Amino acid sequence: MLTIGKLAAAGEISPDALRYYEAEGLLAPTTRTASGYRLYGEDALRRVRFIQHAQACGFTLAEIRELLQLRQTDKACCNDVRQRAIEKRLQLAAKIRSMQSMSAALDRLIAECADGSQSVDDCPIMAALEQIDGGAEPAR
Amino acid sequence: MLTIGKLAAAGEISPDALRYYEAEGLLAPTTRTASGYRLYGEDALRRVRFIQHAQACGFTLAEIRELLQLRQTDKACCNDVRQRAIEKRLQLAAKIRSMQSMSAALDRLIAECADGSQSVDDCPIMAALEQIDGGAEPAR
DNA sequence: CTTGACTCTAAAGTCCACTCCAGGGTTTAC
DNA sequence: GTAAACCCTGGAGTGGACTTTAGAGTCAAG
Repeated sequence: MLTIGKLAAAGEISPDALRYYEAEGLLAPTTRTASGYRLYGEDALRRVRFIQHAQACGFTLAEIRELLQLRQTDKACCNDVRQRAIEKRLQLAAKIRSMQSMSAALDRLIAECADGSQSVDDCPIMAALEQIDGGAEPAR
Repeated sequence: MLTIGKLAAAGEISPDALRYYEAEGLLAPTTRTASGYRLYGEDALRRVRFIQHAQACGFTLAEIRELLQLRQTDKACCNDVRQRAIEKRLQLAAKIRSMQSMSAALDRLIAECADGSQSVDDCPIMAALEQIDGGAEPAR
């Protein structure tokens, strides 16, 4: 059994974050000592890694909690998990496109101002940012 | 001279947002009526568009305030603006890469589970998320 | 036996860009 | 003249994932 500090060290996370996960319903200690210290079993580390990897895939903690709850649901099958992964991939694609169009807009601004020795008042970048047609599509 | 409501309508933004910009030092009304109503000049609309376009390029309001302050600084030249644009493009590129690796991680998980009829306990996605090597690099 | 490292709780703070609210005053249209 | 539509201020709320703080109890080593 691991105390919160040991689990935190093993998972490279702060004890505070672990307590936060508990409050969010993602990871409860197996038991407590008589004095109230949290004690975690071996699977806690696997759970911590699960959370970290899912976060690295773009899932929020609320979504991760849902993924974990699928395990409790008898009728849920792997397809439910797969569907959530596919949806998240779509969300990521949309965000990536949005940021790519921001980057492309910056590309155009930077190119417009290849020689940057003018004063800020004459800067083509500043001017372009005031134009109606300049810039990227709004981010969502 | 425009009241806050007129400017808001022209800029397709809420009056609350305009008051927020004022509090953040991005856009002050030209003057006020005797009763305290904000009155904006014509350049206010150009300023609103500047803010919106810069946001669409990924700049935060704090960064936009800095861009605007460059105009007040005598010694600042267009290169300063250009440098900020280049730096922002770098930041965007980093975020895009991070999200692309998230998406690629999801690709692998989804492929691993082409047939999703198993129970969640045997789901290859759930299993992979618990492995040390699974997942993408952490987002920053 | 004491010092220092660890743990506990509950609540508040952080960042960002707003939105929403209450409780007023003002202006415009009919 | 009155109702609707507008405007004002200050402050609280939102979401997300924590961190920080304060005050207090607990445990291991020397």
